[in-house]
Amino acid sequence: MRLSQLFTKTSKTAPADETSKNAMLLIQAGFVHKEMAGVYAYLPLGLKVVENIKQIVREEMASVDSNELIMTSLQRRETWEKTGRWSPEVVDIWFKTKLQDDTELGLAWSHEEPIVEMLRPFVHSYKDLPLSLYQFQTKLRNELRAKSGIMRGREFVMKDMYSFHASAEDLAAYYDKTIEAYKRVYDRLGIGADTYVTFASGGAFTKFSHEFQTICDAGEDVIYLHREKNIAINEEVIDDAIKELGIQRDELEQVKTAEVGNIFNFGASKTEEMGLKFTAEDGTMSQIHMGSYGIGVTRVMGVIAEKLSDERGLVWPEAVAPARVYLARLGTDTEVVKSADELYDRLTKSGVGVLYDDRDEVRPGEKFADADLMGIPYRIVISNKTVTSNSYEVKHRTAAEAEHLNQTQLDHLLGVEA
RNA sequence: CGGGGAGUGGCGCAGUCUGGUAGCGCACGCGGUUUGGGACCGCGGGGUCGCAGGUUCGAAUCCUGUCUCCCCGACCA
Repeated sequence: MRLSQLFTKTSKTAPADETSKNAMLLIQAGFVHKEMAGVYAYLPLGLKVVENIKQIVREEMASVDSNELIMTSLQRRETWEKTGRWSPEVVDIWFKTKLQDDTELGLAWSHEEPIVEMLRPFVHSYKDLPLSLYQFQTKLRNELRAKSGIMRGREFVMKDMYSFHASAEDLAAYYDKTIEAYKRVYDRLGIGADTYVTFASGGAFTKFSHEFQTICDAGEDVIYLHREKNIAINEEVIDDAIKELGIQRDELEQVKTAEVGNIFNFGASKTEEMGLKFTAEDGTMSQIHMGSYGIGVTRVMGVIAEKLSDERGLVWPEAVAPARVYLARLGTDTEVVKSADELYDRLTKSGVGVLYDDRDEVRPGEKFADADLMGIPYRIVISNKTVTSNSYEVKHRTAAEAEHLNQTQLDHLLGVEA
């Protein structure tokens, strides 16, 4: 991507009406645009980050044999009435609307009920189970108060996965497998070391559900942590959990966290309410066991922005950065332009994402400042100096000094095949 | 929904108390000098002060209502 073609601009100043770090940086760097409180548009650079996160999640969901689909944002009232969750007393974050003939509709805040309904024509036999499906969907929730930038919006992207099983044992095994897949997701996103599988309030079937909580000052949750035993407990279930686990409260450290994922064992309660059953091997009608697994994609993006940024701006891990390389061309001398254009083409063809700062009118200092603000992992400078010395000036976003590499060394650094 | 703060060119702000029809920096356009950590000089375009009423000869400024944004709280399947 050439910066001369990018319509967004960075700003010298952070927006005055934002106080959360993720919103300030993402807006200042031109990654997102706030449409209204809790509602953000994802601009080209921001969308790259979202897509990179989604790709990692996709790969890990594939590792637990889940298939991707996409359900609808408009939902039927009747579907939700089956479990009583159409009622505003039960679910207070509904956005609702009407067709022109006055038929009431709901705007998707979750797809738990609709997916059970959707499976009715497909799941009849034990041979159809187990089954796991997931999607990336924009969830719409009429929150009383949006806050913390993109970390708590009224409109946000969520990966939601649902699994269906012939037995509680099979669901339990899959649930455990999913926990491992989720851990790999957060590791790959660069926040694994600070992310804990946390006991949280359960449901109809199990004593606890599990949340994935990442240590983050901008988070809304408080958990109690035992680092050596790797135990984490949401404060909302602290008393029960201590009893259950046989540990003392004073062994635990209290930390502020953001919930980046949640997995939930419904048992057979949801499918029973919805009337979805299957015929077992012995010919009897049996209950389907269901699990629900979420990852807040855009919230994770906010958490990464919060945790990994510094005084100069964003600092993306390579796996999610909008590009791996920020190629800064200094000046417009023919040889410099030629060298920079060639490197851009070569890296791009090798599959290295490059943000090419080919702007003629922008001075060096501004290019460096933008590279830092945007948080691109590697900055490569092409100038008269580098053309003369036949080298590339390379600096990692987190490094203090640049180093000069020849082409072989650069290719090695970026993993480019010669 | 309760409490607090704030709405003035694209962005950041001053002006409001002590009414006299709008100013600064950045950004933008043109010309010139510059060119390795957000350059400099000159010229120029762009807002009627969130919105609606009211008071007044006259309102960004005073009064009333209303909308929006941020923060704290409540809420969070």
